[in-house]
Amino acid sequence: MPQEIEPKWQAIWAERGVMKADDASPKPKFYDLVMYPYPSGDLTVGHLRNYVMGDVLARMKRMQGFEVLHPFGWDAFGLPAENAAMKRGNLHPRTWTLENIAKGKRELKMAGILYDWDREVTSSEPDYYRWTQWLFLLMLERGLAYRATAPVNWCPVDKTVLANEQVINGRCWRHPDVEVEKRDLEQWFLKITDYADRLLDDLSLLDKWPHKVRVMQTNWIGRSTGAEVDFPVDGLPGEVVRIYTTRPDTLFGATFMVLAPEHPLVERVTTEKHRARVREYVEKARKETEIERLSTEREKTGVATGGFAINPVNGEKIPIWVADYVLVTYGTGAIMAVPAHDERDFEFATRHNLPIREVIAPPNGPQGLLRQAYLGAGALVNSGQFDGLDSTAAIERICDWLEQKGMGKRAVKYRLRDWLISRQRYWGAPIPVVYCPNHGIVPVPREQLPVELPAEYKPLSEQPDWYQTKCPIGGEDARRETDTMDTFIDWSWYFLRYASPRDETEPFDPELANHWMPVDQYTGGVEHAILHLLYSRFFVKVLYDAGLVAYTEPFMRLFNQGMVKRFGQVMSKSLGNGVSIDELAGAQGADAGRIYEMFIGPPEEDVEWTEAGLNGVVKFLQRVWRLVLEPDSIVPEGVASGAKVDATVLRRKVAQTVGKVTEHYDELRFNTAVAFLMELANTMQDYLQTGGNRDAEWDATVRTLLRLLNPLAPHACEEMWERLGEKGLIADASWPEFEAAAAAEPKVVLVVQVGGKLRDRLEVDAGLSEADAVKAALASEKVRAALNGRGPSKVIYVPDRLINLVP
RNA sequence: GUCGGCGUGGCGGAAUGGCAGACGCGCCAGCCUUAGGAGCUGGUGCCCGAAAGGGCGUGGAGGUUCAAAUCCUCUCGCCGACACCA
Repeated sequence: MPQEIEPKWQAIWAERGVMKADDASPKPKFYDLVMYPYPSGDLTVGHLRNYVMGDVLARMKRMQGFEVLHPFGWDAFGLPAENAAMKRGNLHPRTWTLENIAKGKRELKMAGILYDWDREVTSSEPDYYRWTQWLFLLMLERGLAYRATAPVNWCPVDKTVLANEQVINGRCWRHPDVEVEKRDLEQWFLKITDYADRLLDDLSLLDKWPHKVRVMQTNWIGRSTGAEVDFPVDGLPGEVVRIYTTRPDTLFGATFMVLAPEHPLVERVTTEKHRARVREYVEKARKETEIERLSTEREKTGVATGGFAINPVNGEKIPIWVADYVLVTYGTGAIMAVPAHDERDFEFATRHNLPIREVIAPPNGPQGLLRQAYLGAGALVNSGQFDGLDSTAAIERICDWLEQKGMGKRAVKYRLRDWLISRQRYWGAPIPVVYCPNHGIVPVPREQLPVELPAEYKPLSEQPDWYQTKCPIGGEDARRETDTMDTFIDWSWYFLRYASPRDETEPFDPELANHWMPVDQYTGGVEHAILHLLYSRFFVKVLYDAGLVAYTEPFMRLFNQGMVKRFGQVMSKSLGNGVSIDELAGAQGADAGRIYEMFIGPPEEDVEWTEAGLNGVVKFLQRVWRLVLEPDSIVPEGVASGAKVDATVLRRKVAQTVGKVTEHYDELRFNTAVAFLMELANTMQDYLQTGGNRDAEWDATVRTLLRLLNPLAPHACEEMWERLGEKGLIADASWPEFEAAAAAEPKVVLVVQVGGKLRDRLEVDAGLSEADAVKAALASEKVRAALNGRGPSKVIYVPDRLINLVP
């Protein structure tokens, strides 16, 4: 009857404040964080999976004597609220958001997940975004927030700009079928690139993060080393085309140059004869979408400018081209093309009949005519005084030489771009600055925060009553910034706010934040591998530099759970394949659902939700119920059968299970933890069925099983605990101690191999010496037969596991 | 294309150099039952065999090792990220 007992215990936990975190507790702290969700209002058992993981860990850690911080909140700004408001006419995004939050909260409670709700944060409420704005001002003060005009990504559906991280294959991250457009707009950026090296280097501190996420961040930052080299423009004294290359060793192989269509020098280097064609090409390139331009499938187009540059290493005159395969946003927006040793340049040269000169010889000597670009290392050829040098050494020598002559210098480049944070939306935190005709960009003074959103839902730029203001410095008429911030700014510090969620004087209390932080376990979807996780790392480093936090990385251990699918698709209400928490709680119960979510498969893998699987878990819970409360129903009337389990065997199994389950919960290997609990229940059943006594030791065993199972099935365990006559809550009970001595097996099965093939299994005393093991093995008929008279010439003995006799 | 991950019974999966298939689902046989979508017992990788027993087996091919699902090389398939970053 989960429908009766589950609400009962949920009420009791809430009333007793079971998961309240005490800032002043002397216990060691454990910060257990799950990514705060967008309150979309369609919570299914699929969304529940990572919250159950967090809850299991929180409940165990509490029982183990940790002061656990297990908070929850809402990423409440964002477009779905605006879309819902637009669709439903007079509905305000805030109303919609708060309704969904209430719904979500109810369902989480229904699933038995315990949070310290006193610390709940909602990013769209003024008492939160006031501090989001405060942190923006901090960035501004520290020179990390700036306005710039740049070609930015524009989503025509959401009618707002997007950060690079929010553009996926040239399409909007929220609309996989909508291509982003490029628009030249003046926008706010955060200088995350100033932190590129630290963001990269500190990844090495995150050894408890998934390898995959670290690789993705490394690639996203995309650090490369090389050189910037100036190529003087022929006939324009003083004018140079500066290029960036990672292969200074191939400088002598440059046979032409390429400028990006948007490169500022295009007009200058173009000759009259070529001007019309170049202009036409540049126009066309501008109009093309990112997807068209970035497609590697497409043949490389480009036009000659008629201008020439001088290769500084050999004085050679080489033509300057314009082509859209060179990006204005990376490096210097211009390249030297070395077709012999770069695939893209090779393709372009072949297509446009440009010369190809080999300057790096593969190990077996120069190839002469190249059929494809040679990208590897080798000896330099056709490279003047550098001939014969190995390419690796040549990079250094040529860089030295360039620096000496003042023609170039070593340089480091990143793929990472500054973070564009302006959004042309209503439902976000307003950027707290004022534009004054006399004082320019004026930050809103901190004591005037929050800059609250106007009550009416309408674009801010259409609300003069709101944006018309006075300059905070001179008092003259001024205009507020009407853009709001990317919601990933809200995301970048919410985990700090949980430390002092009602603080009215600062975003977070540094002392409390230093007490609880860093997060010990962070659980959430892999979709944030770059976005949120990179931005938050950046924020924390800035806060560290500002002396506000004492650590440089926010999340010590990260786990990405897999998604729950049904009928092969990710569960969702809109697809109609979702199982709601109400349905689950009303049928098999939240406890069964919780265990099933953990048992269904490896936590990091996507899994398929099936009724049959859920039923298996229901049976397990019922079996535990009977073992604990109705043991008579398990003892058969007739003869005892099954494996004989005596008190000693059971005692050992209990001790082993305590060790295994604790370890596997800690490592988030919940599927195997459940399997161990099932094994223990099976052994307990065998014990009863083969004549085991229900003595004091049995009573202790039952209580151990319940405590181990409690994090997974807390309602049922509380109920059984109470019915056993225990006074306090099992949630407050202590975690069973692992006793290694009790878990040790006195007898072990020793596998006997002959020449690596299994020939016999012997039950022997644990800790047998090698000599005795050999003796025992040779006493076996089967082993002697396999040896067939050939005495073992070699013995490999792995104590308590295996002996291998090699003939 | 580059990088990363994965590939094990009818199914979900377990085992990280040492007994392949824990645990669960499903299935088969039996018991119990007025009934069973309940409970209990036994069985269940494949092949040969009445059995005892034997052989084969972790996508495929090779290798290292006394010993490989696990490590290495190549290859096929699937998934994910990035995708003209010079």
